[in-house]
Amino acid sequence: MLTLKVITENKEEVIRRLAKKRFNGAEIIEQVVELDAKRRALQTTLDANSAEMNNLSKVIGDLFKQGKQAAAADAKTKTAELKETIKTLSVELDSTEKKLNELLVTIPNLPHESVPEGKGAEDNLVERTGGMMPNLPEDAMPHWDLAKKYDLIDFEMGVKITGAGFPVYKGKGARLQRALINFFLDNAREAGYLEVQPPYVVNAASGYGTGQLPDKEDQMYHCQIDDFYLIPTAEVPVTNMYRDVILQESELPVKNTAYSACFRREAGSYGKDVRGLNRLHQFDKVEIVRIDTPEHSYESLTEMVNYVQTLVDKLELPWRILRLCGGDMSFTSAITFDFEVFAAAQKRWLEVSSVSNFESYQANRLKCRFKSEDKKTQLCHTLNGSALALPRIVAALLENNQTPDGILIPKALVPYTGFESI
RNA sequence: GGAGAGAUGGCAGAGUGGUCGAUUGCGGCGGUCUUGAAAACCGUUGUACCGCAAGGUACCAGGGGUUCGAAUCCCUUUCUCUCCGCCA
Repeated sequence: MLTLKVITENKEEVIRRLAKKRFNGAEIIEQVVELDAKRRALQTTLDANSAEMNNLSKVIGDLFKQGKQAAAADAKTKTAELKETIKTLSVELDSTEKKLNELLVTIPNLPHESVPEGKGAEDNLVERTGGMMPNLPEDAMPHWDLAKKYDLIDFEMGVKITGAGFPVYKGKGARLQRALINFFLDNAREAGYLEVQPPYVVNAASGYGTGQLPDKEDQMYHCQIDDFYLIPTAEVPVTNMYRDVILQESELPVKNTAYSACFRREAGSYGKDVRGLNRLHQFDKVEIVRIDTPEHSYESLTEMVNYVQTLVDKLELPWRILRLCGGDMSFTSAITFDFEVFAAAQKRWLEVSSVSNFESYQANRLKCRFKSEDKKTQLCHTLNGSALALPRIVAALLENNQTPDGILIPKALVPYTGFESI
């Protein structure tokens, strides 16, 4: 969430910048400013009353020690009223802070100045493109047909044992998954990311920390008996490692990478979007996460985008990078670059990565801070990106590399698969 | 799952109703000494909120209660450890 300081000190600017995200903040910002003023006034009077109470208690203690029972009893009667006042004030302060917090979590992050205006996906800017478009015959097969032809993925089996969106990978299909995971992790490690293996289920506090809760609750699978959530991305457990942590500036930037299975309910999806591997309830992804200083975070963002580009280049896929417009960006992001690869049989661009800088928005809720060289404690910036999500990469690889003699594996991946074609 | 013990500052570990935001040790930071380092010695060392400031307030796992006053007493939740059971 945004910090109160930012909101109260730059009210007009905040409202203006929120508009780019198509969020009308005029009214809510006004409420926040009012509640904050109320909160401060309450805090001041509450503190004064508490101070008086503390003094009085000390006095009573002293009187008892000196054996002046009557005077002590007399002083005691005064505390009753104070006690009542303190109770009232702190209840009011609590409810004010709660209301304030409830408002704050409904305000999205401010988009970076370089984020383009726009309503939706059609307004995203193509930042750059690369890779070679394959020349496929007209009867080229989409990946779900190829998966069946070569017996790589059994969607029906997944339906039988779980439900739609939980495919079973088999034979070279399964080995390709394993190869891609190792390929991505090895590349990340070589780029300086520390590999971690996090839990796939998290508690509610972690869900709140990265912002999945409370608003995206229905997108996560929930184990009600234990109140655990299946992670929709490794971002959740990995970023939460830094919840309530004060890092030293010298430790930054923190660079972590993690493979995990990801679980998403994808409520409301339908049609061609969910065909084959295009959208699943369970999929594999390697994630990269960075924690950085405000001064350096945009440099980190550029490094992350460039890093992801090396992956799609090595996989010899046609790709493009989109700079998302204000209307298409996520709630918590300040700036996002999407990577898409072209699946040549479907003739569609498929999103395979999303690289974002959250600035201090996520860190504020996480209470992830760092101590700078001059001993000041301030909020970190957090960033993350997919590097990469597997299913759509597999879809593009299968479709683009199909030949009459089988499906060719990109050279960089062959040491990982152990086979050159399917 | 059953029985018991526990949760205190970066770590270890005192503290069982007021003088405790908290003894002490280690670690960290600054200094003295030294060519430099170590050792020794001296000093310093949590977070948040309110306040122009002086200063004040809150925090001893979380929540509630008793009391003029709670790290300390009571209730409760969560977690950890030990033993037993089960088990990859």
